[in-house]
Amino acid sequence: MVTASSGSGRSPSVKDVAAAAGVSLGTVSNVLNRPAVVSAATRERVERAMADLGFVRNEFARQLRMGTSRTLAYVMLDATNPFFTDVAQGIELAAEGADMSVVICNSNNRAVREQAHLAQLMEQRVLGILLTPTDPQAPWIDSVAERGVPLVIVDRTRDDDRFCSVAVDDVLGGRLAIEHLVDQGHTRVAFIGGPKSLGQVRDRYAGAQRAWSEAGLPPEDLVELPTAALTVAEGRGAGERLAGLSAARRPTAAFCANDITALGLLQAAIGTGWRVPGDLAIVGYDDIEFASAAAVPLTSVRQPREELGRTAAQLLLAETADEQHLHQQVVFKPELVARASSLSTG
Amino acid sequence: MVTASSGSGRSPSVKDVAAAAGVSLGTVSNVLNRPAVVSAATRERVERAMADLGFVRNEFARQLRMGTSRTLAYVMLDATNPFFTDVAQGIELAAEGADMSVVICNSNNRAVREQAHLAQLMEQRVLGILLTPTDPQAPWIDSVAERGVPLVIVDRTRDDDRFCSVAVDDVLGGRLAIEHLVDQGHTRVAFIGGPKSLGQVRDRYAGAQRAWSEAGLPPEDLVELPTAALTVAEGRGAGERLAGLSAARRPTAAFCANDITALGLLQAAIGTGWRVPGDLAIVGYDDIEFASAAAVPLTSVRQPREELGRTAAQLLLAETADEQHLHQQVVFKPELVARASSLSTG
DNA sequence: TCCGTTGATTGAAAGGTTTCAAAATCTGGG
DNA sequence: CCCAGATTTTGAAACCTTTCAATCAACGGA
Repeated sequence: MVTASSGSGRSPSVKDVAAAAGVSLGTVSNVLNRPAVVSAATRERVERAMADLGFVRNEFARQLRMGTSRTLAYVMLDATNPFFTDVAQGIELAAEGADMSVVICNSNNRAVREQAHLAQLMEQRVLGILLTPTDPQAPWIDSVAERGVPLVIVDRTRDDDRFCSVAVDDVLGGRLAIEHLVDQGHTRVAFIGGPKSLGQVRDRYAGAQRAWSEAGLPPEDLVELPTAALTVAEGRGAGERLAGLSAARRPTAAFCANDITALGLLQAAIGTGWRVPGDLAIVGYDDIEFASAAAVPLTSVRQPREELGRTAAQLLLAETADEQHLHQQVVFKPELVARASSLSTG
Repeated sequence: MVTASSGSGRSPSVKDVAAAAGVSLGTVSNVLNRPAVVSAATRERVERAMADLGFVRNEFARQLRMGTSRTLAYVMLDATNPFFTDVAQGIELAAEGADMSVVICNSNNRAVREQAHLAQLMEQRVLGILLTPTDPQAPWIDSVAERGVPLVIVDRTRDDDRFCSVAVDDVLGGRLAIEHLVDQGHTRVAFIGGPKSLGQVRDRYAGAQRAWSEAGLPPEDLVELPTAALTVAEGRGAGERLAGLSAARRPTAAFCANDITALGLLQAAIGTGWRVPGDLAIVGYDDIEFASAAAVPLTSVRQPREELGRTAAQLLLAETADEQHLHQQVVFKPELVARASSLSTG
């Protein structure tokens, strides 16, 4: 009883099945695609033959003949970031509902990987592509569209309207965070995040500033602590910078552009012996799973991640279906999830 | 300047390119696959024609003709678990090195999804499959092998040796955790994890028990707190159960079967006002990124995640290459990463 | 018995690429 | 100027499936 690719080298084709069942090859195809049209007796015979031979339909030949695949692709920016895996989850659910399959690729934040994946996907004649780009303006994205492959931009936006896109209103998110902290009575707050080359960071800061000034508070009391990246280590570093300030100058609250950074800050704060939120209130952004699992559960701005993916997939499906299609820019509203890290216990 | 699938409906084929360049279709193919064999002048002409027409090679036709693809697949168990995304990362790196591409599928812990993905991948004639199965003994895994598609089991093992597999020695991992806690002077320790239907949990517990008895400690002082799953909430629940014990009976340390659970426990501990590690030392398992980012950096048993993926991919590639191939079971050794959560400050 | 119908099966074509033996073209030496 | 050999180019076959018009068989009604 050896593990063996039983028999010949080549895997059996419809022709082999037809021969084995004593029918024509067209009949086998009918069994596969329009079982109703073939008589019960022959159908049974053909199915038996398929099972015996271990027939597996050759997807390449099928697609070649049919001219179109039923596969969508999502090129994600960073597979290790829970945010994107949740988006992917939403995409998969929507695709499953429409009886499509999804292939997931990971550009890993590298433009060349993104390009390579896109090229490969075009060769694979995917029905459409969902993309979280390294750079939304990159020219190669346009060339996908020029080749007639529908593409939806996920979690980013572009200035023009050559594509559908779904994103979350980061300006509003920044506003929500600051409004919440102002509500809690804070009058000196740090904004921690960077680099400014990230549109997300820019927008969240812009929203924060706007809410701050609308609250009638002096601009210099919204202290910006720029970071080189949105990482745990940078968050920790920001915490140390805060600790270096005199008590009078030290903000009583911090809004981090990202939960990961906020977790770093929280770690530094607890390490320094500060009480959270007593000595320092913290608000993060993204509401990743670990935000609520932190030592002090983290207040955060939640983005509708799965819905983002679901909607993106639906837009893509709509675009593949409609010949005449108007590109839409969908913008979701984030919401603030208040938890212990920012709620004064009074 | 309208966004348009420029020109006709059908995308151009080699035949179109050949016509445009005034050469035969065989020559176009040569430009694509053996550029050295065609003269510089014609090559340049053909390439120009390709660019003008926006030619994209049809992967289906290509694979159909060639009979074999250059694609590996990884069917992962849970895309939202950082452990598996790191494994996937390792796989992608190895594949990239061998000039293969990888498609990632997600069974999301559901057997029917796993089956569906496997069936689809066989139809796609992937070169080989990497699988973290919902159940390593599932019969449909064997049927993949019977069809002659190489398959490597990732992060699980099987009793028989019909497949290559890569896994990490969980018994050793459990042993390392307990030896560390015993070294730190603990004589009453909790094991938190479950359900026992997970091989991982069983093995880690077994290793813990063995190390415990080898240290000459009485079995009843290794207290088992079973959980229904390895989640944050269950970890928190276990913490509450610990808090319910009298100080005399309460363990001074806990070994959690998983970092996620450990983070829940840590949260509960800090919430209760315990000092970590003073009142309760904690050791987790997996060393996920957030382990070191926790309020008290978490001691954890690290598995070589990327290497797991890399090795799995290499085994798969070896199996696809060798006609005669001996299946190997590779077992990696985990290592303990000691951090603040378990290091007595003496 | 013959015919029209319905239902089941067949056979050939098409889809885009690669391969490979054969044909065409070029090169340089005699 | 011709020929052998080297270099390029060509054309047809093959890969496997689906589609669809055409054929075949069976059956009931006249």
